[in-house]
This record gives sequence, C-alpha cells and structure tokens, in this order.
Amino acid sequence: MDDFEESRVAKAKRFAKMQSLERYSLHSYVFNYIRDAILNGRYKPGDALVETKLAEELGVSRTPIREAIRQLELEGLVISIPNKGVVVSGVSQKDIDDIYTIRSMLEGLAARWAAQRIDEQALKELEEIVELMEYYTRKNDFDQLTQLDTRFHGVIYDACDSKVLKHMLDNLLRYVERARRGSLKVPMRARLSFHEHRSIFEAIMKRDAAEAERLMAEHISRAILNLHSLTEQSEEEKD
Amino acid sequence: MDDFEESRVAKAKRFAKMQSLERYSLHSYVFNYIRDAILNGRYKPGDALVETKLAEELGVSRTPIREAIRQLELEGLVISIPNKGVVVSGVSQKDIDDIYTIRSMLEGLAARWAAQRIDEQALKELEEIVELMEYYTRKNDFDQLTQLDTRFHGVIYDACDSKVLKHMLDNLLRYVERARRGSLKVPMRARLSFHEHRSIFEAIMKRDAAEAERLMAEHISRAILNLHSLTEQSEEEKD
DNA sequence: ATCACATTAATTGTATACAATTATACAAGT
DNA sequence: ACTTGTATAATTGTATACAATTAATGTGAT
Repeated sequence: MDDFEESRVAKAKRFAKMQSLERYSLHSYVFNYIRDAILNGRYKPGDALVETKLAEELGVSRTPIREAIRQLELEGLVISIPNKGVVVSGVSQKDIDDIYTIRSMLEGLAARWAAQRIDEQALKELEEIVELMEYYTRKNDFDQLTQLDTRFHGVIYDACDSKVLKHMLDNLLRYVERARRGSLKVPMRARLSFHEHRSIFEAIMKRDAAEAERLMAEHISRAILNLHSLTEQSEEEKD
Repeated sequence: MDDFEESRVAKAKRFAKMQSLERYSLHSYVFNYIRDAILNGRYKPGDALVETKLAEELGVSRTPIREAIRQLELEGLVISIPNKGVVVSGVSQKDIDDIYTIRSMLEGLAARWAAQRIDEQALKELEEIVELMEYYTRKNDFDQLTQLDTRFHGVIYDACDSKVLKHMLDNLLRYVERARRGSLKVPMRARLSFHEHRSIFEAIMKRDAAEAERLMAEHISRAILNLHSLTEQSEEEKD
C-alpha cells in the first residue's frame, strides 16, 4: 500500500512536470528535459550524466533515460564514452557564432526557395504576421514579437518545401533559442527587425528569390551582431 | 547446455557481423546496420520496423534496437508514431538534390574557414592528397579516388576548426554516400574533379578564402549535375 | 451479407533483473 | 611514502518481464 501510494505520487509529479514539455512518451519527455537543462545552463559542460540519478530525479526507469541520451549524443550535446559514462558537452559561444553563420546561409536558401514555391495561403499568413509585428513593435511587447518571429521563419521553412532543409533549420534554431530570446528585447533592434521582416516578405511576395535570399542572410547576420553588442554591454555592467 | 551453445553461436554470429561495422556497443552496431540498410535500399520507404523482428534478425534484445531507432528518428531516416510503430522514411531523390545544394554552401563555408585557419601540417597533407589524386586519376583507380576525395574533404572539415560545421557536414555526407560512390566512376568526371580539387587546394594555400569558397561551392554543384547526367543515361539504357 | 462489439493477438512502452565493466578504497609488500 | 593488488561498490550494457495500447479476428444481431 505504501509502495502503491509512492508510485502514484511519483507518477502525478512526473505528469505535472510533463505538462510543460512534450509528453507523447517518456523518452521524448526526458530528451526535452535534459536538452533544455543543457541549453539553459543548468547542466554545465563537463557534468557527468548518471543514468540512475536522472531516473530517480525524473521518476522514470533507466530505459527512457538511455533512449534520450542516445539522441542527445547524436545531437552533439553530450559525449558518451562506452562503459564509462556520458558528460555534457554543451554549446560554447563559438558554437553559437558558427551556428548563426550557418543559419544565415541556410535561412537565405530557405527564403530563396520560399520565394519560388510559396502558395497564396502561406503568403497571406506571412502578411498577417508582418502586420502583427508592426502592431506589437509599437507596443514594445517583446514576448509576442519573439513568438511572431518564430512563426515567420516557420512559415518560410514550410513554404520552401524541403524536408531536409526544414529539419536542419529546426534543429539549429533550438540550439540558439536561449540566445534568441534576449535578442529582440531592445526596442531599437525590434524596430529594425520589423523592417527587415517586411522587406523579406515583400521580396518573397514579388517572387524575387535572389533578393529574398540576400535580405534574409543579412537579417540573420545582423541578429548575431546585435547579440554581440548585447553581451559586450552586459560584460561592461559586470565591471 | 543446449541453451548455452545456442547463445554462444548467436554471439559469435553477431560478432562476425559486427566486424564490418562499429562495435563499441550493440546500439551503435544496430544503428549502423539499420542506417546502411535504409541508405542502400534494403529497407524501403514505407517498410515497417518491428522491434522484435529486428531483435531476432540481429540476435540482440529489444533495448539496443530501441536506442538505435530513437537515433534514426532524430536523423529523419524513420518516422515514429507513438504506440503504433516506426516506418522507414528514407531519402528521396529530391532529398539528395537538396542535400547537395545545402552541401555546396556549407562545404564552401568550410573551405573559406579552412583557408583562414589551416596550419602547415594540414596544408601539407592536402598537397599530398592532391598529388595522389593526380596519380590515381591517370591510373583510373576509382576506389582510391573516392577514398582520397573523402580524405580531402575531411582534412578541410578539421581545418575549419568548427565542431558544429564538421558535425553537420559529416552527417550530410553519410546521406549521399551511395550517390557519391558512383559519381567518380566516369574517367572524364574524375579528371575534371582532380583539377577542381587542385584549384581549391591552391586557393587555400594562398589563403584566398573567398576564392576557396567559390571554387568549393562550384565543385559540389558540378558533382550533383554530373550525378543527374549519370541517372539520365541509365534511364535511357533502360529503354 | 454486414455492421457492431467483444475477445484475442501483436506490438510498443516501461520497469526491473542480471551481466560486464570501470572506479574506489584499503591493505600488504617494497 | 609509494606502488601494487585485490576486494568492493558504482555504473553502464543487455536481456527479460510486465503493462498499456493498438491491430486482428471472430461472433451475434439485424
């Protein structure tokens, strides 16, 4: 009876935690949990991931933990040494810089393909998003803007009609999510970002693939420049 | 005793199979096995992957099978529907085309970074590879050429000193490995390819990053064009 | 004959048990 | 004091057992 209660409590607790994350299966829940912990810095590079500890912490058995770890290994977020264990690898600042450079190329490609292949409905959706962006930029509502930014790029990923490219960009975005969140929180950057998005939208609408690619690549490059000026600022604040 | 013999046989059999693949752990062996089967067309898109069947086929339990499947899922080679099963997704011809387009950009980036960061030792290695390429091009030894091609690009991946970029390019290469193998088997293409490699090497040696990027991007683009003409030819042969 | 429903089988999801490997601690010999 | 060896513990690797879900099979009512 005691054991039974215990397990019910554990399950309820797990379910509560899962509310905020994917919950189709335990391994996906564990995967998201650990990935977020690494990306948010709760698990730091060099930390050892011990299966039994994680299993207890999350209230699940080792099987889903192992499945999740194998995925994290493939993503490059952890390094696994057979029979010894896995340690957090994490993403360094240089990794993030590299990802932005790569993204500027691939997002450019996505914009190019989108300009060639997008249908009327998606075009309409883009237009709406841009209009909403204008609205929330005026209101300085940064949370909404971040969400709209995600939607804007998401529509383009779908429009470019390439499973492979979408897959890669989705992954890359996750890696820099934390960095991205802070990026739009400066009013001036937000205004600039809005104008960039509008230009990109217009280029796509005009089916000007080359222009869309150029503008998108610039857009991403500016985002990383902006990030750098932000971190420099906060470095100064530390002194 | 019978059981004991049985298990020894199974293990020996498994070990023999593993000789040709990675064998650090069962899940990596299973992962490589299934991935190769998909990439070589033995498992076709739409095929269902049943854990127990695979477990029996490979002489292992379901646990390593599941770990491998989770990785394949992340790679996009299979699609998993919770509680129902996984089906092979595979790579279509369009996927391969897309990958080549993406590769031409990313390999270009790698060449650019390599030109900026490569050290003397790696430069020397590149030079050797190019010399060997010339030799084997004359000899029409396509297997050696394919290997050298892999080495050439590998040295550049390392030289560009970017964990992220190297990781992405390694993955992309695996997807198109089958396509790549056939690519160099035409004497004229092999000669052209050699000249392209030499030009890229020279640009890198001269630290001309922009030129290296341009040449490399062109090199990959030509490879996909060549592939297309090959498949068209074999289509004609069918008639 | 066909649909609805119950029953069984097949398959996935999860937990646990056991084996193999590696790390740790401690004692004996030099 | 410092290695060396050995026993013990901790941890990973693998297999199996059990639970939950979904697919299939068959039976009876209309």
